[in-house]
Amino acid sequence: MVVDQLRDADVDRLFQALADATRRDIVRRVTVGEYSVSGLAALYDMSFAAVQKHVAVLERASLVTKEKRGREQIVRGNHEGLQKARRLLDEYEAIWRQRAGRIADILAEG
Amino acid sequence: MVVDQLRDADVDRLFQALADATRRDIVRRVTVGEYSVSGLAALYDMSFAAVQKHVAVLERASLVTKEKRGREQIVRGNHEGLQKARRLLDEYEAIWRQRAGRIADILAEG
DNA sequence: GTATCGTACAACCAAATGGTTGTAGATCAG
DNA sequence: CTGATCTACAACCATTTGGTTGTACGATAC
Repeated sequence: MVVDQLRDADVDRLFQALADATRRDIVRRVTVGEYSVSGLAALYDMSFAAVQKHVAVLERASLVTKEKRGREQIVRGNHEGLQKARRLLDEYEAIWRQRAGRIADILAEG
Repeated sequence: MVVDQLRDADVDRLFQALADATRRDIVRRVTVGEYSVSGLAALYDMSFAAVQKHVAVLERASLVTKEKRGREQIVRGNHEGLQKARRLLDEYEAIWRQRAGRIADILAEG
């Protein structure tokens, strides 16, 4: 079986991006306020380049946007990625509810 | 900054587990019905051992459970992991809503 | 009892990941 | 103009990941 292809790669990138504590922290911070990449880098015990890579991963996953302002690159939260992830998990939750419904039906008719 | 540690590793595992199309497909299937590991393996174009590893990753993330029945290992969906992931993303959504609230306040007072 | 089935697990491999340092180009401050 | 700052990106490295094959062992079928 080949699962879906095009869409799957996006979803992979999305959850992959969320699977790192530093990246999740970045997402929270830039949702509340604006940060430059170096402003973010100052917060963590790792190199600027490492943080830069994390931001790039988040950007490709649509969890964050970057906008050039002078020599700085301003990072902001991107609601799109988060909404997509939530919708995905909602679909899974719906499968659970269907299952619960079927079980209830069986109990009712039995 | 060190983000949180103990809890973070769990969350990492959870989203990491979701960041693979085959594993997401397994989650959907075993939520609807029961499958043995070899029953699952028959569905995908990869070795039994590969599927076995995917199931192990999902089990460690609390997205599925395994139960021995005779010589088979029955895999079922585990709601716990999904709920945890959804709650996590709900927290992020809450940050967006707080932000929207602050912006509305500023507009109202201005 | 013996062959088969389902599973576990080790060893191995290529590719991806998360980090580093170093270099170079814009932009800003003085 | 010059120097400092912010960013981009390449090269490199160790570890993890996702896959493979092979071996071993308990449970089942005949």
